[in-house]
Amino acid sequence: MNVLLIDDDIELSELLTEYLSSHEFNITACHRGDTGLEQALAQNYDVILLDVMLPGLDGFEVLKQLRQSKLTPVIMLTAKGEDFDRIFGLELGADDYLAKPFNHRELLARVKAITRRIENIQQMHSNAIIEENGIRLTPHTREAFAAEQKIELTGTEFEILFLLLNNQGEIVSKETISEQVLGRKLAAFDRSIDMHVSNIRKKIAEHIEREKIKTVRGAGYILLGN
Amino acid sequence: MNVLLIDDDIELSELLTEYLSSHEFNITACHRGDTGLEQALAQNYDVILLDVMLPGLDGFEVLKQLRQSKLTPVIMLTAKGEDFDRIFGLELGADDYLAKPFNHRELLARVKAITRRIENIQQMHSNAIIEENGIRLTPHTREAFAAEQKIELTGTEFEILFLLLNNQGEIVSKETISEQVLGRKLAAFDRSIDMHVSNIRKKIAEHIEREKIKTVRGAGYILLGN
DNA sequence: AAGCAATGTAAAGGTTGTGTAAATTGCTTT
DNA sequence: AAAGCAATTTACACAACCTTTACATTGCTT
Repeated sequence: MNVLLIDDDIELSELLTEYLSSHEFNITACHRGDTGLEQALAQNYDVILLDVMLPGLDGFEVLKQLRQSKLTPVIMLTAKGEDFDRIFGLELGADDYLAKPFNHRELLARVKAITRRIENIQQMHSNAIIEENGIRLTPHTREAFAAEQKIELTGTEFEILFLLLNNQGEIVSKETISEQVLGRKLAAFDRSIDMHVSNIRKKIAEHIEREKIKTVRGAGYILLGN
Repeated sequence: MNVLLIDDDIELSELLTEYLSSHEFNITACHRGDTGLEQALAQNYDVILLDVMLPGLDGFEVLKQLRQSKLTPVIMLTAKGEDFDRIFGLELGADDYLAKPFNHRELLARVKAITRRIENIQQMHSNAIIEENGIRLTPHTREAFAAEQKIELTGTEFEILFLLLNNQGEIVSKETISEQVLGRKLAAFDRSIDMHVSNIRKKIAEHIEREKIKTVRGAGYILLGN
């Protein structure tokens, strides 16, 4: 996975480069907004870490210009005390925010969350057929079958079921589902995943008797094996 | 385990460093609030021991600023006579408090309580399978088996059994269970752990004759070996 | 043996998380 | 604009769970 780091703090950049490299990421570092944007446009990075305060071109401007031609995921790094409302208000299409000073592990977790999403999406576009005990999904045509019977799923429903199927036998938390499928953090009182799961169950139940998706109270959902 | 000690009493710091080091902790000591905060942010410590009265930046301020980016567990050290209500009122997110002068063993116990909690949580998220004389737990699916038969445990029951299993053959006090599993200090007349244990026993007993969890009156519970 | 504190546990109580119908919002298509 | 569809929010019912209460029992001390 290739990461572009755009931050004028050279010391921090070196630290992060070392840290992320040790976790199997390839880091390229730029210390100016303008050169960073150039780099971001020239190559296809998997994730961009973008500081807000930058010489040459500020982070918002970099993001804005980048978005005119690329959808590369961006994590914004904001210096302590900068106005968060303003950042959120701008809604320029950053994928995540992290306030400085931040925990290295925290950053790693966020970067990983995004790269996992990318892997998931890539798999969605592959033409592999995922089949597991009565449920079959073909990502490239986005068709779903339960007990050989076709079921009509919406895009989100398909992706949730896909995620559960790919983690068959493991608990998948709502936080994970929200971040991987909906692309946002799970907010308090957000019931939309419950609804999607409810709808998926309903559609599966038309063809399969036994409950496939089990609720693990307080932890998430799990697709049962046989 | 790495411990950061922030205390301006140099003599005490040396004593504590020596003491904790002999119990397999790695100690870093700072004697000012500002440098201590810097250090706390720069590294990932497992526990921070934080004096309240400090030159540079007081303990509360250090904690407050630390919490903006890190969740490192903090034990506050308060000099005799300082206002405890105020401390509790501030609720800045300290994990524990200890009034000076304190017993070294007392401190060690608190530090260990916290580090054990960290280890426990890490283990809960691993996909190791814990098995011990007829009881098997798989944390990632949250499944429990007694004599190869599946038993349905609630989240809390699972965690208590997990804790007992991880300390198999050792007495685990109710205080420990309460702090590690329920995340709170054991209050007087709190019977809820008794209830959970009672329920766990009931579920195990459906498949295993011999009592597995033994009560040690006045001390806690112990998971028996063969 | 009496007395007391700790423990066992059934049952009741209260809280929180989840299921789902229905309404609303947001977006795309016509 | 209107219609259509998916996603989300709202609202309420329900179930699972944790805790408390109350009383029975056990084990230790005097």
